[in-house]
Amino acid sequence: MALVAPRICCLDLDTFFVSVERLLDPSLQGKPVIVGGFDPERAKDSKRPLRGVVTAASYEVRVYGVRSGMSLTQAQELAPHAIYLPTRHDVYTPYAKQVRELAENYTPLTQVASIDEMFLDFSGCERLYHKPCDDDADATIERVVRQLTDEVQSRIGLPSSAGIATSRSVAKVACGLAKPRGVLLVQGGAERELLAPLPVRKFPGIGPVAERKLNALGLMTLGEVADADATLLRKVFGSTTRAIQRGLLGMGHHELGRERPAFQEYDSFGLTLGSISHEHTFLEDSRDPARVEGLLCSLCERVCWRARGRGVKARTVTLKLRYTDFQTLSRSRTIRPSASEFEVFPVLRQLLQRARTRPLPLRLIGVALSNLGHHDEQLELFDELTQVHQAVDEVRDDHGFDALRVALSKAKSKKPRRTKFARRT
DNA sequence: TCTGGGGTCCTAGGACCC
DNA sequence: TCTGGGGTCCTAGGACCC
Repeated sequence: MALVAPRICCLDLDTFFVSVERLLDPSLQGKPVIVGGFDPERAKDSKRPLRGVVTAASYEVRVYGVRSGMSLTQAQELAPHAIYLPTRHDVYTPYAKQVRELAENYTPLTQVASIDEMFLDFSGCERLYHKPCDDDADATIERVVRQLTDEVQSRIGLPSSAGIATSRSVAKVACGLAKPRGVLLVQGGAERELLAPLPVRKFPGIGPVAERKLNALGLMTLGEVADADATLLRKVFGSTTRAIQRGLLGMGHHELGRERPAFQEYDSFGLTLGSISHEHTFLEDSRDPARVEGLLCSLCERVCWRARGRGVKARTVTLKLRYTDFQTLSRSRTIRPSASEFEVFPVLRQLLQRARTRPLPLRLIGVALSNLGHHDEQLELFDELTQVHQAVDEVRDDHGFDALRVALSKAKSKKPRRTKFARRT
């Protein structure tokens, strides 16, 4: 059987959030920097430990064992001297967009996987890029990908790494091995050898739960999983066993978009049409109904505002609760398509009543809109509710979400008689 | 060392319809 | 009236990713 050529490239920005912060403040260069999800202003007043986690850690701070996903409390114990910065998604997004646009000049077949990661398919591009200096077609692709990462650095100022392989999964693993600022090409047929010594967790799709189960079966490395009996593995992976094992042998699908079902639709801002959600963990667990309802209201307004900004309405509303003992539950309901807090909030209140069966304090509240669809604004131009939303959204689009708070907590009917607004000072 | 926030996808049972 | 099977929607929960 002829070997498949490695033409799938995974491009990942190294410590992306930290790199952007350094672009904006060069004095952070070479220093231990941690970007984490917390509000320094609120944290200052709290005597409790911080509740956020590390979103991005510079290589200077990884030396001390700090990793992304780790709690900030733990990070502070390991690296008290590090510089802690809050996560600023809106600041990073334009940089991610620049990288995407640059990468799209290289091949028309690209897929965005996350804010700092994308896949490129170079199938059929070998002759287009070939130069006499290249030993073979693989060398051509490797050289072109190096040129891409160099260009991301020189034009945008961001360090990146890339992995090239015959499938998405292996390209992603290779990219991880290439970091920082590296490019690694895995030749067709060499996949198994590359993966075999790695811990099981390194393969995309194997998370903490599968890792625990595999380790309990005595399987510690990807090589051991590749060799394991499929009947045994079915206890861990169920129906995806065959796909995982084939992937480990380098026999995964050799085109983009096949290893995972089709990607969600992306709008012009690179956002998916799938769902919109917001959740918040209290600085201190609370059972105060006024606080709980106040947060629920604010989360509801946020998701509805974002849905209107995208011109979509939701058919499914979901409430998520996490109790102080970490028990997490969700309650959802199908509604007439809506992006109005005046319609969504009463539903959320009912869901809250239904879900709040334990007297324990709450740790987290979340709100999600899903089953999203585009709606026809023309039909609603003169609708009273639409006009209210337009007025509110105009202020918020100019001055940010927090510029206005809508007094919603008394909203019980679908269309309130009177709407009160309070402008924040 | 108690565990964020924004997502996607998958599974599974029950309701309902044909 | 009884029985069965397939398809689809709704709801809840969970794994995984960055």
